[in-house]
Amino acid sequence: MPDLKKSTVQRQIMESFFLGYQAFTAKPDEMLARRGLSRVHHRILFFIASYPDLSVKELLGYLGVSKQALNTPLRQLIEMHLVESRTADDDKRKRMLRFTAEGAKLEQALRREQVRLLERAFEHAGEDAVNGWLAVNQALATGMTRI
Amino acid sequence: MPDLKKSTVQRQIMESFFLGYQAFTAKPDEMLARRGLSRVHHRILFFIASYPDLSVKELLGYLGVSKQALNTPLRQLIEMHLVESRTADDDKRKRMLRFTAEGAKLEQALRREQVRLLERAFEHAGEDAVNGWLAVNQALATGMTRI
DNA sequence: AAAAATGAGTCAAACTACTTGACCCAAATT
DNA sequence: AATTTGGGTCAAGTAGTTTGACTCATTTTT
Repeated sequence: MPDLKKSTVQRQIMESFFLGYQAFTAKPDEMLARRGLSRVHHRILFFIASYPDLSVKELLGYLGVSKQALNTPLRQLIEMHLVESRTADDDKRKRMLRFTAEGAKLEQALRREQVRLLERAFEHAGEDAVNGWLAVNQALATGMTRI
Repeated sequence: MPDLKKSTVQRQIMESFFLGYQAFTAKPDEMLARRGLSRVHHRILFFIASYPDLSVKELLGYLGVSKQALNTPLRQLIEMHLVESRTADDDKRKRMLRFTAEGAKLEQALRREQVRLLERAFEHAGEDAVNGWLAVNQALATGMTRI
């Protein structure tokens, strides 16, 4: 266990977190760039994968951007036949977003590359390390909801 | 150890990595914003802290941006008396970048907040988890330099 | 000593991505 | 019937980035 009191140690830890996260997004970024897409498109694909048939408003909530900012990249995904927008049955104002077959394939390909990278790192670090890595990320992500 | 074959598990892991990293930068982003600064400025401060008296060219190498993109934020930091630019003794074309007292204080304050967050998460997850987290980040960051 | 290369900096044009504000339309809610 | 909501668009403004061209001082090469 490194000494968290030392500023050089602190910086090293922060740096490897940064570089690790950067490595994690590098491959998808490259694959998306080849199609003229970017980080935003990936995020859209991620949420559609996580919550199929989510509405535009829900998607906006997850992304935390203005609807004008979402407009262009989402329209591109629809025009490229990667995402489909269907009117909801219960409320005809809503549009449900889901993948086309091709869109699902792209999302899988992006995820596969990220998983591949994780697997390699996991294998290298060992099972216990993996569980620790997950636990700390979880703790950081949730803010450990203070009591 | 979660089953990395399941796509929902994969997405959850990716999500907590993303959210964890976001939480990690949220507090500094907020502190910087209060001074009219942003992520780029933080990265500049980080590298000056890691490599005191580094040259502009070296900084550009670390940041991976054009010198025109660096120009504005770096000038701002200098004008705000957070960073000092001194002519190098050995080569008078070079500018050595270092903190002013105030700049060092800001960098410390930003780092302190990030360390505080990490400490809380580390404490929550336990020592073994911390070592695992570090090991996996390290592996991801280095790409485990294939032999 | 002259010529070439380098480090730092600037100006300009183009592009991308984002914001807020003002609308429109159709459908749902009150 | 009036208001609100979900989705979409247009417009103007801002921020941040890029490439290209150029200056200046200094160092390196020839």
